[in-house]
Amino acid sequence: MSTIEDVAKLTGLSRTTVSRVINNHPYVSEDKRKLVIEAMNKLGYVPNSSARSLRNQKTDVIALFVPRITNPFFSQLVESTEIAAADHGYQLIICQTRYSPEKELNYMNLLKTKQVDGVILASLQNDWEKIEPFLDYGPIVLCNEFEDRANVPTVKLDQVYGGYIATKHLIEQGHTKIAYCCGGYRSNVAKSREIGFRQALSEHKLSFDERYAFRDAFNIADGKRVFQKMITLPDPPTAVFTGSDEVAAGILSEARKHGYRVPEDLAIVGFDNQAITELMDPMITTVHQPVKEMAQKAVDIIVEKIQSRKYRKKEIYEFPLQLIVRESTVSKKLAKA
Amino acid sequence: MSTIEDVAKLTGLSRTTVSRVINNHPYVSEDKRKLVIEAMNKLGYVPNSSARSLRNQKTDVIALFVPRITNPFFSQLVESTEIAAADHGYQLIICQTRYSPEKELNYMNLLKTKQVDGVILASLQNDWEKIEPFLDYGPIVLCNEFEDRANVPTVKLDQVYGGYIATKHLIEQGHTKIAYCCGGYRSNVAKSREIGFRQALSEHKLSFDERYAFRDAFNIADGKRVFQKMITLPDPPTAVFTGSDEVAAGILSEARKHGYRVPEDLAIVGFDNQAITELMDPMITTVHQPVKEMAQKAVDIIVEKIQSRKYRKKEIYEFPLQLIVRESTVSKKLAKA
DNA sequence: TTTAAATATGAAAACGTTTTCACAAAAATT
DNA sequence: AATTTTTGTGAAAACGTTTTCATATTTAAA
Repeated sequence: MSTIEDVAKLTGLSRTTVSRVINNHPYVSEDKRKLVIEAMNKLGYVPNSSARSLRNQKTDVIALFVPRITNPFFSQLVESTEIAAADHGYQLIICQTRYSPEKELNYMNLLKTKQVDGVILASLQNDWEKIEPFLDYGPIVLCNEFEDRANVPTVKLDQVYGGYIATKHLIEQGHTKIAYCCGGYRSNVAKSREIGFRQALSEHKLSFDERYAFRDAFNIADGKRVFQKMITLPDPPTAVFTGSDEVAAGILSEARKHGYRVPEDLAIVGFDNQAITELMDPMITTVHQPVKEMAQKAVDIIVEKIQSRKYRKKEIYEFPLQLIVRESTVSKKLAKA
Repeated sequence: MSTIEDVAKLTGLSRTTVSRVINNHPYVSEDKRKLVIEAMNKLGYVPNSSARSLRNQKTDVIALFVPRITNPFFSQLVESTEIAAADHGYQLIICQTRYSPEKELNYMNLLKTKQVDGVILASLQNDWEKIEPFLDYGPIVLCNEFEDRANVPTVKLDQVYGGYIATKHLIEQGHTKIAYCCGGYRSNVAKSREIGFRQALSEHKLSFDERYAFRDAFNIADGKRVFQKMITLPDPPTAVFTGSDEVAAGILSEARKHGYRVPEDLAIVGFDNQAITELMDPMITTVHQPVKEMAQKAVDIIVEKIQSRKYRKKEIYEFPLQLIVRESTVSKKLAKA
């Protein structure tokens, strides 16, 4: 466990010169530079991160907040963010809030204690007023999730449009009884999708039926549960818009089990364009989200904000969504015709 | 950005006493303690992590190495590890090696630079000789992946047994032409499964057919590709053992597309017991891996080793695997009978 | 009472860097 | 040849903690 002092001693030089070599500063003669590098190799010396962080007042670490990493959308986001961060020389710390405001707030202390240089929030469980004060300690960037009151850079997707095109597509297939099945009361992502959903309905003179609304569906099991509930309704829907491909897959598998034909008896549209949409039979119509691009942008921005130290400003970067039509909404005969 | 010095000044006490309050040391009078806590709240003071790490020679951060986080097996592992680490007061840094030895080696420097207190390797891309020297700088624990030459604690699953029971099950269904389809030449996990696979074969006087062996299948697309290849063989297999549920699902979906009946024309067994196995039609027979327990144990151990500083010792902790029989290997009629 | 032990506090050193400042030598400009 | 500029180097301060040591006071034991 050698220190810079050991290298200095071995070379007969000062800590300063060794430090200059490490950091590629100018004004070090070629022979001393070589001497130092040699000594560093010999000792297996490598600078101590904590000391560096303390002195430089930065850690080169970013925290990424997600609710759960096993949600495929978020694991994709984590993967892309990690790669983008590494490209910028940053390490990524993963914070799983598990939808708990307390956990989220607790993890925010990473910023306060200066363990990370910045935070990317891909999930927001607290009122913004609780998060805001942490801006005193470093930049916060919203990614995917968003919030009107937040005066910070935000990278998001056009969720209203996503809800709109998916619903419009269902309406165009002739459906009038369309269920809405998303997750998250708090999330503005879900809220926006509902706005788009409602917009498509009203544009076609259809009204939103609260009996068809399920707002607590996140995963496969939820999808299954929702299907069970749906079919007990007096006048069950013939189509369902969902907030994730997992929920869609859950509904689809349960529908199949009950002898429902998809899309003939029930049309289903997912969200996220995960691998599973192409595995299911029928393949699931979904909305593609450019996760990689979004993650990349979020990292670019937080890196920039860490450097510029000016991050109390709202800047919105929005990426488009795209409907991917597959078999779960269009009967095969029609599709081929 | 207040420091301990600010708190000291505000209270008229010394840094020492403030530090004692922060760290719950004895011998601080109750009134001073209250005074300090009050001042800390007033200033919004919170101790600086870097300074603490430097002084305490520990960071309370662990690194977890995985090839790719989007692989559901690994995202499950990451989730469980993160939770277990948090329970112990540790933060988790995610390192995606993307199957690259260089990236892996590069990430190992986190240990050398003391940015993390220990490393959990759930993936191993380098020869152990390359990793071994890093033991000078902190504990390394193998988790899931393993290596004979590694003199470190290892938490693993009985992969030989996993390969064995899955294959035996296929043989018991009457299959004699069984394909082997796993990923990773380097990985001992894959090698062990192949040993179990061969063992089951030879116990039933069947011989391993190299033409039926595919050793580069990791994901859904690979599964699809393998199916295509398989059916072009002169005497194609009637069953296939795979190294992951994604590969199995890929094969299954492609088989369906080609009009193959599963399991009648082709029986398929997966590995991991991911959610997808219950979504596919037919549902996929698979091998359950106790990921959570394994992750938990790995964290327990690394935390212990960080404290005890004695970690150059081989200790093997092995968890059992379990065959989950579903429809992709047993025809429905038979299953109900 | 005297002495020993327990309690309470602070000054200063230490953790391992980077940077500021000072200064000297060499090179370039007058 | 005198002066300025560029190049090369080191001592010491700074980053913000925790801990060691010293010391003073209070309490308990003799």
